[in-house]
Amino acid sequence: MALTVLKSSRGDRTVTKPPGIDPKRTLTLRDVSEASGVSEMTVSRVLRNRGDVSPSTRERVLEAARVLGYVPNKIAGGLASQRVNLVGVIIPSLSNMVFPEVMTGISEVLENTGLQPVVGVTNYSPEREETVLYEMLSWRPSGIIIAGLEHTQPARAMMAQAGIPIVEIMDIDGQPMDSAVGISHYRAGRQMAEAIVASGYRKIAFLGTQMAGDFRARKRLQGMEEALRRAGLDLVDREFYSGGSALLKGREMTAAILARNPDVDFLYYSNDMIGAGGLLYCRDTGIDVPGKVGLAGFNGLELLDGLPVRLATMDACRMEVGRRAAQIIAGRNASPDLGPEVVELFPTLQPGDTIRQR
Amino acid sequence: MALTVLKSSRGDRTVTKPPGIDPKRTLTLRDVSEASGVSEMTVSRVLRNRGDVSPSTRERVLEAARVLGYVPNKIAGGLASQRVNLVGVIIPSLSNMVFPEVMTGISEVLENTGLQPVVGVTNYSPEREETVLYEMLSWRPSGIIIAGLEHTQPARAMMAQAGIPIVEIMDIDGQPMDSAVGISHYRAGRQMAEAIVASGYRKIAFLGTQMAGDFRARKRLQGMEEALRRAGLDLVDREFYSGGSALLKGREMTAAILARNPDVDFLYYSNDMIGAGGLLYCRDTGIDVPGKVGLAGFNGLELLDGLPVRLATMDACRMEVGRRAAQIIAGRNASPDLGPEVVELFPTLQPGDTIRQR
DNA sequence: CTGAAAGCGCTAACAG
DNA sequence: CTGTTAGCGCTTTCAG
Repeated sequence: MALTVLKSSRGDRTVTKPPGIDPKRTLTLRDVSEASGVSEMTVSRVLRNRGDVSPSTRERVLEAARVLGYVPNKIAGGLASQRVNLVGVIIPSLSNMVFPEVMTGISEVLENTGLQPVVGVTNYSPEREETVLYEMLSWRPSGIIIAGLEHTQPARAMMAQAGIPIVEIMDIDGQPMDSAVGISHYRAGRQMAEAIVASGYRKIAFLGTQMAGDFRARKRLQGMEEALRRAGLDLVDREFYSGGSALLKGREMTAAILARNPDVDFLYYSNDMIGAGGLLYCRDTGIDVPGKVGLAGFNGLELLDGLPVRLATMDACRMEVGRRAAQIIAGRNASPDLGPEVVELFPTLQPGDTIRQR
Repeated sequence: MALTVLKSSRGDRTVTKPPGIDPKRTLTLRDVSEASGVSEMTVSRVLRNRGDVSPSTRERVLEAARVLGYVPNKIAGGLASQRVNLVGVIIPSLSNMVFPEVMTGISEVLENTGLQPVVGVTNYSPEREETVLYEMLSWRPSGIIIAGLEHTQPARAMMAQAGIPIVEIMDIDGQPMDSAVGISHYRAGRQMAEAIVASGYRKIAFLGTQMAGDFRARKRLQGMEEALRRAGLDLVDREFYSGGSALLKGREMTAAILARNPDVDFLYYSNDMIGAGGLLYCRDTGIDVPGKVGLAGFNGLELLDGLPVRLATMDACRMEVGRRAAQIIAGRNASPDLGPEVVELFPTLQPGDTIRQR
């Protein structure tokens, strides 16, 4: 890229954009300095609100920057100050509904801290996660918020080396690297199973995602199986899917399960969306909910409020997870001597119309 | 919600690391250079696959980098090379379903170009958009993809100054700054209205979002009104909402409209989600769809496939919009002499079960 | 094929 | 309150 160096003609300091500046070149602090007749350092101070600057110089600088349309170069700033106000957020998906809500919580908290979230998406692939993490870390962010506790060995090594706060979110069934905020999905599955059994259901089937990388859904399933076992029960059937419209898949899987097992009396879905599909299927085919079958999902999606019958579900505390994670990063960023913090959140079981609360 | 904070007692995470290096400092090219006995410059070449390097040195460097766990510093790299492989993507919301799909299209194309998307969310606020844009530009990205054609004056100025390709997406009813990819929402509204009228409906009501910043929904409404006017018709009623569960709001608004106007025969929703809510309401209250009322939404969401009756809708070409926009940025990035490009996409009207296709 | 020198644009750390 | 001096960690450029 060809750059033109502008020799400063110390005589004229007009506020209007000096002619002769290569229009391809992007403005620098120096341009603002020359236009305002204030040293680069002071310009820098004004633009960052750092240190005391007299109101008059301040005004001049601001005016010059505004007129020129100067936008600071954070690449240079970051290199010089050795600090970058970025927080890497690494999540499996954006289409899952859950993660945008987590993002909302994160943004909300970060907004007033000078920190800025940057999202990376892994599509539930550990290798992709590794790549995304590497890319993120190469920007030297102030912290990382990453979904889940399961990561490849190189990913762990990178995070350990990075020397920044790491917050693993959504899950606490496992050993966090540093800090963590989440719920126990294992326990969530158990708790739902217990409530289902306590409500008198006995023939329970599971419907969920196929995704190998969705450890949390798997933990919920394990928790449920464990609880059923203790109650002397077993899952009657299970059905998995991947890809496609979740609502539609919910219908299809429900049809399949019900066709195979006409006597099933409860369907546990690994997420609310397929649960909603199942509910719609039941309504359409005249299967009484909850008279004939009870239904439960997971996540406590707002969407459920619009459904004709309320599924049982469990709130995964999504926004709160985001908030707490962001608070940890922001706190550690402000006081580097703070230690790791593990926060367990407790989801509330929403019985909907199918579960009898004890 | 009761939360417990567990202070982790293991503040002593041991990290094996080469002795003598300050553990707080992050690794530099120089560390790799020393560990491998190769000059920094050559190390840099190896790590970037630039220029010819003998296989043997190459091996040594790679090995050293791997063992140390070196992660390049893109801040420094970007400053030195005056190029940053980032593409800023500025969208109104992540919870809208539409934008994650656009992102998918963008990521897909960018994946093989060495460029990386960075998302910023404006919440449909022009001021917020301005801020987000400023932040983005301060990272000196290789391009900007931004939703909509309406921006504040300062935002326009910043983009004009930036000297990078700008692609405005989703909408082409207006004057693009540089490049643009999208559909005509005005025409989409008109087209839907024409189809509705052609199907014999006469008493049409509109249900949509309140959001002042949602220019595209407004354009669709205007297009619809225009088409109705030409057919000698007028909207019978309209209802707006903001916030809350879209599905639920769809139900409520539908109830309100139907209560006020028992003879309405068609409901046009500004998006599929509230349309789905309306559909569920009709089903629950025994209102025959499409016998009594016809329904149409907008977006062509996958979700609709799972509904008991198919609304009419219109595909906004979301993924394609993302792909094309990314292609333009990638192309301009590779060949800087390429000019602006405006791509109009044509949404297909999906008649669903309520519209008679001509 | 490899290396040395000279910055990229900004800010930390000191003087005044 | 304001200015000067050194870099930050990398890549460009130009010599070997």
